[in-house]
Amino acid sequence: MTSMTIGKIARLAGVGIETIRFYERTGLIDEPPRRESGYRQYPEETVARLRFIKRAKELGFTLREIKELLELRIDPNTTCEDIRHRAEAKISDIEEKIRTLERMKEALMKFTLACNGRGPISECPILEAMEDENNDASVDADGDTNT
Amino acid sequence: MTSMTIGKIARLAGVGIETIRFYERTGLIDEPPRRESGYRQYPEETVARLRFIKRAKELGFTLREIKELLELRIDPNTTCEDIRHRAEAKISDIEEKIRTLERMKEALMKFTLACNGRGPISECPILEAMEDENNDASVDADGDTNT
DNA sequence: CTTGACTCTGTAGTATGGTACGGGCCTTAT
DNA sequence: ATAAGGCCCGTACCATACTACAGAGTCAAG
Repeated sequence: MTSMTIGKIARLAGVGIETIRFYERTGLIDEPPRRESGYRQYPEETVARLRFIKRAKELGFTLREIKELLELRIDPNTTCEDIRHRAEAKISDIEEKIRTLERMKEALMKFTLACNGRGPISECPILEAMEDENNDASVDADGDTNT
Repeated sequence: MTSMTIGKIARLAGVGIETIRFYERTGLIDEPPRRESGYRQYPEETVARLRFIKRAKELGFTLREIKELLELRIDPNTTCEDIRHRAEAKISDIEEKIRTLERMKEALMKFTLACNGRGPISECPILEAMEDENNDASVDADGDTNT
């Protein structure tokens, strides 16, 4: 069986060495066996696991959620449906973020259209809109966007 | 002229006391004069400024960007156009984020549709898609979404 | 056998936007 | 006058996902 150093799996998976050690600390990947010298010796599967993490991150899952997915995956009682639920919940998360961003964009566009780009800032409708306490720039539906 | 304690302007502006001190530390609001006792004494305008910050945040500006807006606002050379450029740039930011989220959503939906919700996880198309190095879950156009 | 690349540990720092806490004065109302 | 609440400062902490660095040991090629 092949086993690789941390640098090698980092290269193969396309992540940094420090990232792998970080994932180990946070329990996303198992502690690998060590050589006598203390060097980590990774089995090939670790590369797949790192790639899984990377892909899940690209799909919008947080490391915490990815950890849960990985735990679900080894639990024999997990069904395909459980996984689908996670995916659907994440789709809802994403949709909510999109809606919030759309509301921000609409508000900004409204202000921007009102601004002809000329004149002093004392009359800038964009600044006025932000200063004015009585306009509906209230966009944060539930206070979670990106921050 | 009226002047208020930190607790009062916090209530009026709808932010926390600690937040105001944090904004002071980071230069978003000026250091106010103090009483003999050391108590901060805020002029009324500070409430408007805090509300401006709040609203700009809701529109998707970061504190750094808000600081820039506030600096632009006091610069006599700033034109309405400068402000409009900021707003337009922010609209572009937001659009980019939306696009990235849409791509994530599409990918997740594709996987989810392929999953009938039955069967063991060993055959779950969602997990398979994430494990497989050769599918196009590559969603991160430029690596900045929400993280 | 040497040298350069690699790996080890532990700690600290990055960015973002705050929040919390402790110990000690200050203010204000009763 | 006294008690409750407000405010002071400095520091540390929250989540998120890493990244950097120092100082020391290890490995492999030439």
